[in-house]
Amino acid sequence: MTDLKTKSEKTRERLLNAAGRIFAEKGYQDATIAEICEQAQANIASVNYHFGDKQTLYLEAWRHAFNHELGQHPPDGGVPRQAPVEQRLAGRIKSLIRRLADDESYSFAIIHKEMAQPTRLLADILEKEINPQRQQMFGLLRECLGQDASEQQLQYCHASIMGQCFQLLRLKQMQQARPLRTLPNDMSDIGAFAEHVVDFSLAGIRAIRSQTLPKRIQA
Amino acid sequence: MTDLKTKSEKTRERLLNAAGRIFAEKGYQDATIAEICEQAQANIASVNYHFGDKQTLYLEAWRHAFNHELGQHPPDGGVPRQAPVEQRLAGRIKSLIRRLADDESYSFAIIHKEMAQPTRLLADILEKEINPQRQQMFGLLRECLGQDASEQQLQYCHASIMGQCFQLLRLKQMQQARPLRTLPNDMSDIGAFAEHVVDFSLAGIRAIRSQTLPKRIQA
DNA sequence: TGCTTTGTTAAATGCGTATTTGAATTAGCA
DNA sequence: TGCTAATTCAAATACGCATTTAACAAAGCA
Repeated sequence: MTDLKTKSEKTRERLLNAAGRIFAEKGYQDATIAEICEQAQANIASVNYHFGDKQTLYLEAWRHAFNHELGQHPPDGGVPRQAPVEQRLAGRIKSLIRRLADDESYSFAIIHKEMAQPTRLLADILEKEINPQRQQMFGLLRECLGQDASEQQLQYCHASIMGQCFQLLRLKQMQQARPLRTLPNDMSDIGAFAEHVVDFSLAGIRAIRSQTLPKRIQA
Repeated sequence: MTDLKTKSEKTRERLLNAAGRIFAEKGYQDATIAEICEQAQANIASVNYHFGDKQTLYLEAWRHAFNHELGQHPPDGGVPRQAPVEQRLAGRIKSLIRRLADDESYSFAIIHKEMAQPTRLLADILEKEINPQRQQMFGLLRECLGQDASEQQLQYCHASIMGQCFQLLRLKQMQQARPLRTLPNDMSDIGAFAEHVVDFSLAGIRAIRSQTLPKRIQA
């Protein structure tokens, strides 16, 4: 250390940040090393020097973004553990949506791209990092749906919620791709949309729950 | 005509079909002309001869797929116009999901890719073709939500429904990308999932509706 | 039958981009 | 200060892939 290390860290870090932004914006294939280096104010060979190749940069950039964002957006949305389940689920949904809407949060935007066009490069790391959060969500859902809910109902409800959340990314992307046409999808008020998704989803969950409960109650 | 024409149509059509499949599977960028021609059993120069370039092939392939699928999946899901609104909305949702789940239906898979990574090539044609269906969906939603629903509530509900539908594509893609790991998202029973989305969404819509109605009723 | 148009083919060509190279520069340290 | 290792840089190199070319084949038509 330290000047040498910090200096080298600087370029490396600038590359990671630029890579996160560009990969999130364009996906793995469409992002070029040249553009990343340009934005990072680094020479084109620096990627090879610091990361070896584009694939590794992709991986490292995702990890870097993901870890960095963990501090910004606590997954529980700040709702205390003692709160009622639905409230905790609501907190989770809102936190997720805020993160998806955050232009500085690259990791989920990259996941979004990765889901649409899997490079398989992130498969392992992604599953390892995302699964815990997923399991927590499943836990909350299980509580909300009641003991009689089937595994399938659980997965379907999870899909319903995540689908709504990711829809935000789709609309964001479409909006910036299309200059000024019809279809004025207004997603500027993220808070309002988050509230909507919570209301919509909780109503959906209660409906599914009440479909399965009666069998037990009526017995 | 006729032998010459049919012969030429054959190659052209094989190219369109193969292109639809490959573009749906890999997206514009990742799909290669070589692979498309290989699957179409056509020479690599045939794309240039019949379509001029890759972009035009992309466009024509989408149009071809979209028109071809219109016959397979009637947008109203076969529900008569006289049926109650919620039933018609349910029919629409189910029809859309069946189409998204259909491995032979390429147009929506391509849209899905296009939404995640816009090439802007389809922007015009897509809007022209999709907007009518979108407007119909909006009409049904307006009826379901009641007169007092705001434009924003309408858009949000639409986003909720479409998000859930497209989630199916994401899960399908992830599944075929990941060999055999955890996260056993079972989307094999499409009918069951469609029913779920309908139940979930109608409950959500009713909840949103009852949020806005009381103001009028209580007055 | 010859002539023209339409389609097909294998082999270039050209371009964009990831990767490599080797020299030049800078930092750490004696 | 001089020496070594780490880092940066401009310029090659390599390679995949869209596009082009020009020869070839088949089909329609006289």
